[in-house]
Amino acid sequence: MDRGELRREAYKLHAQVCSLMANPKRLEIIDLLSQGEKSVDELTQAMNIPKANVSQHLALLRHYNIVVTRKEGLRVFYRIANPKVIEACRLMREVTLEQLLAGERVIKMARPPRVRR
Amino acid sequence: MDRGELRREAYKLHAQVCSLMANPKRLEIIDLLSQGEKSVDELTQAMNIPKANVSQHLALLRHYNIVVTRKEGLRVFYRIANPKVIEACRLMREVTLEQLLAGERVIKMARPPRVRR
DNA sequence: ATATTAGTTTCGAATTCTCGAAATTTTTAA
DNA sequence: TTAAAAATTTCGAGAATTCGAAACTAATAT
Repeated sequence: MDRGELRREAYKLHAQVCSLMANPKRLEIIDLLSQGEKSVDELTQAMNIPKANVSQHLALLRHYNIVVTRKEGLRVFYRIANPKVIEACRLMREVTLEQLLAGERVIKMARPPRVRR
Repeated sequence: MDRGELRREAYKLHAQVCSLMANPKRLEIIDLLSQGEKSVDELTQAMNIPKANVSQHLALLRHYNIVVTRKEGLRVFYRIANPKVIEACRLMREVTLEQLLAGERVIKMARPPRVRR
């Protein structure tokens, strides 16, 4: 494997990890867990989607060690394993908000109506 | 539109912006541009892929204001518009490297679980 | 043992993403 | 005007992702 190959493989893995953030529900899970550990049920209730779907997303996050679990009786509690992910999500949220402002959609909505008198 | 709807829309947009990082070639572009502005040709040569493909990725990044352009004769120079993206990429690369170092299941980690095919 | 609760896994249809190929635009030079 | 170089756009086939539905496992209680 030459140097270019290795570099390409590294970017591929990097992209795979980044793709964990590229989904609204996983972002919501990361957000919820950044406030502290939660069971699958708690996440499911907060998100209002099928538990199986929550579990699917958690399996993905678990596989990349973004989250870790703690079992207590019937319940499984999840928490964020690496706070850098939270920070990266926060940065990207800021970028997103700035993107909205650049599109000036928000400004238009935020401007109060002009009242004639 | 109730509160939950708005929140969901916000996560959707957030995910769209994050998905810009979820591709090896775009990560490479971001990396190259983080070292300073470059023309499409320079990027193409550095990446060793078809120029049309580079241009397609750049169009996406442009659309979300992640990069901006400067035209000079025949050439178009691109640069990163928001340094927060660079920082987010750097954090995620660290997360990726920590993954590699953490487990000796490196080979398995290179392939995600079969959630679907 | 049976039931119940919490969570996971599998399957597959629908959707979305990627990238090669070809056509097109834009600018400069001959 | 024609040509060439740089970059972009469009189209579509193949690949990857998402998520509902259903089946499944694991722990606990009756």
